[in-house]
Amino acid sequence: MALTDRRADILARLVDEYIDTAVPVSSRALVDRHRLGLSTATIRNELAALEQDGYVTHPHTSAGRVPSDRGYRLYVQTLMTEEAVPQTERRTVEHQFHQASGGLDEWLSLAATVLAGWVGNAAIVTRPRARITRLKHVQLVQLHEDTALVVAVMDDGRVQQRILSLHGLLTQRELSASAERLNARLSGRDAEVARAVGQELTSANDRLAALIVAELIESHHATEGPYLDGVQVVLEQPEFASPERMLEAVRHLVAYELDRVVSVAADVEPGGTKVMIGSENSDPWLQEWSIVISSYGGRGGLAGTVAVLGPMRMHYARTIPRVRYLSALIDNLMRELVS
Amino acid sequence: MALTDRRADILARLVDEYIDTAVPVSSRALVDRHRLGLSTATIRNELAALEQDGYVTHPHTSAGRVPSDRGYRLYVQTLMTEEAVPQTERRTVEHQFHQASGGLDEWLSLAATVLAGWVGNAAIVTRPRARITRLKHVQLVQLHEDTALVVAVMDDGRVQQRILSLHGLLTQRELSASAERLNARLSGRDAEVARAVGQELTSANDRLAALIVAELIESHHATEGPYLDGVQVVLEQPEFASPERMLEAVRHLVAYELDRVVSVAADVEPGGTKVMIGSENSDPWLQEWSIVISSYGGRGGLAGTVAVLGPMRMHYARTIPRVRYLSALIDNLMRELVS
DNA sequence: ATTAGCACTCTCGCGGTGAGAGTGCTAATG
DNA sequence: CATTAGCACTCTCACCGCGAGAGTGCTAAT
Repeated sequence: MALTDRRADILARLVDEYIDTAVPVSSRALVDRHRLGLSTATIRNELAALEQDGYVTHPHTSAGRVPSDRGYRLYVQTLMTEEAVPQTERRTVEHQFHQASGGLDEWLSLAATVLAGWVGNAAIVTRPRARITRLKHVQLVQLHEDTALVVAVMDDGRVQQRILSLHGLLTQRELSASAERLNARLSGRDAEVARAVGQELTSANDRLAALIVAELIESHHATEGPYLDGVQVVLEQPEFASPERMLEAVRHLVAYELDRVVSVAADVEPGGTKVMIGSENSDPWLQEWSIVISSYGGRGGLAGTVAVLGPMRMHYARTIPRVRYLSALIDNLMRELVS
Repeated sequence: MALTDRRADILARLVDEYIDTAVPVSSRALVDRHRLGLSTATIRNELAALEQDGYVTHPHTSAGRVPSDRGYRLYVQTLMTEEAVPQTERRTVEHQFHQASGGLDEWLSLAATVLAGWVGNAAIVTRPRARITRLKHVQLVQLHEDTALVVAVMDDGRVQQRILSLHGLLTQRELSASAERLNARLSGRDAEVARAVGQELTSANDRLAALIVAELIESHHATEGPYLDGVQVVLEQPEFASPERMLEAVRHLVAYELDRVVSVAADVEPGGTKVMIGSENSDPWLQEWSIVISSYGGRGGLAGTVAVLGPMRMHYARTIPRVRYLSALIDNLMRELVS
């Protein structure tokens, strides 16, 4: 059956309505709340057709219609009209970002919080992850007589540290000299090179420190999970009304699987957004979730993602532009940060 | 009515049983599963007496008994026998801690995870918070032509960083020299001194950097919330079976109120534990929760806490020694770290 | 002091039931 | 020929009543 304009229009209204109310949409609701110049009977015919084409479903005989994955997909692709992020909200957020002086980490955390608050779903923001990280600078700081802290600054402006047990007693002056030597040879290098260089160093302390630096560069990716906010608000959605559903959702959200979730952003070009709806997700537990995801950075090999995770019944028209906006905002801020 | 030995014994069994099964304990269950040489009728009399004294309650007429706050209190204080942490588990954990080379932050996160897994409740571990933090070392790392990263190492071995916009273009060599000067004047100083010193510096960049260092020292306390783990496991407890309860619990656990929660550890001496049961908590939302809390560090002014948060029906005999153990473990590790 | 026995109370799960919502179909309508 | 009024039919859901079961409290016997 062909998808006539009228039918598409009805589908659009239906999805809007369902997103809004979370209640299966009846023909009555459609004529009452959206001024279609048609009777419920006509709508019912059209709905039946939409159902045949797989855009909507029926929980049971005497219930209204609910969009299917396919229905949402069409809606997102062509039916909805995106809601621009209001100027006032942009201003507020940009102000907040400029207040936040803590650097990248604070921005990302803030982005997750803002996003979750805006869209009423869970927001995930990952740190930028370079395909290959390089060392920018290393410093050795004395802690104890025989221990020092290796502080490594990476080329993405983030910092890693680890404790080093020294061979013999050294002063801070000696440590600084050692750091100087290391910087000369390791600055701008990646983990592999750092390891190789480290192995040929003769001074025991220099060698140890270099190897630790190599490890720090390597483990840089893995450090700490992404920023997550909005768990408490997404759980208020009616789809999690039963304890089992809610518990399952919490489990997946707090377990550290989120990195996998956002990995679908691999092929999203910066400035673009990707939407994964229900069965379009490969993870089994995501079959009834949708993800709106965007990436920032990327050109220089530093890519991070901004995503919203929620039930399929999600306010896409509001969510998509906001994800895109925040992603672009971080992108700009980051550009100032990376040399 | 006097609390005879027998009555205390029965109370102890009852609490054990209830903690185990989460079901109101009947006189029948008590004689069947704990070899008391008494009939159910006798037990019933004793239970009635315990109820009169306020140690147990009755959900309704024909239900078994449930310990009251007061009952739990007596149980914790005098009735239970603590379960030592098995040697094997200690070994495993200590091994894990030695593997974890990422320093303090990684230890704390690990401690929360281990603890939550051990006791089946939420675990909270806060970072050590000095009454007064001092700078150990500062380093300036060039990012851009006109921006640098200020990296400050504090005396507790943690690192803070912030971006600095430079006045004029500087080389890394010049930045290092600047850092050298700053170290000479700021190392070992607290925020107030750093600010005062900063203000009298003549070089614009040095002054800016010093002021940022001062702010970093100050804001050091506030950075990031405590480590939390076990949310998903505590929610499996039957007390959270209803969606409302569960949602409320999630809200409080993910909201950043946990710092307030652990503030009750203020007067716990290191090596000791404190238990707060139900109404003993001042926060209204904690009226049906218990907290087992311990602190580490503290002598040198660096104090952090290790805590377990769960429903009142908590396995105290197992939880208390484990909280104490992990707290002591961190205490030891930290002592190696702080000069 | 302990215990057997028994009446009494309260919960909980179950099946039945009726109102309400919504559909699908048919026949009438413009 | 598309639209619509009308109506029978279906399914859910909240409510009610009820009986089984669990557990107590009390009394009288040991």
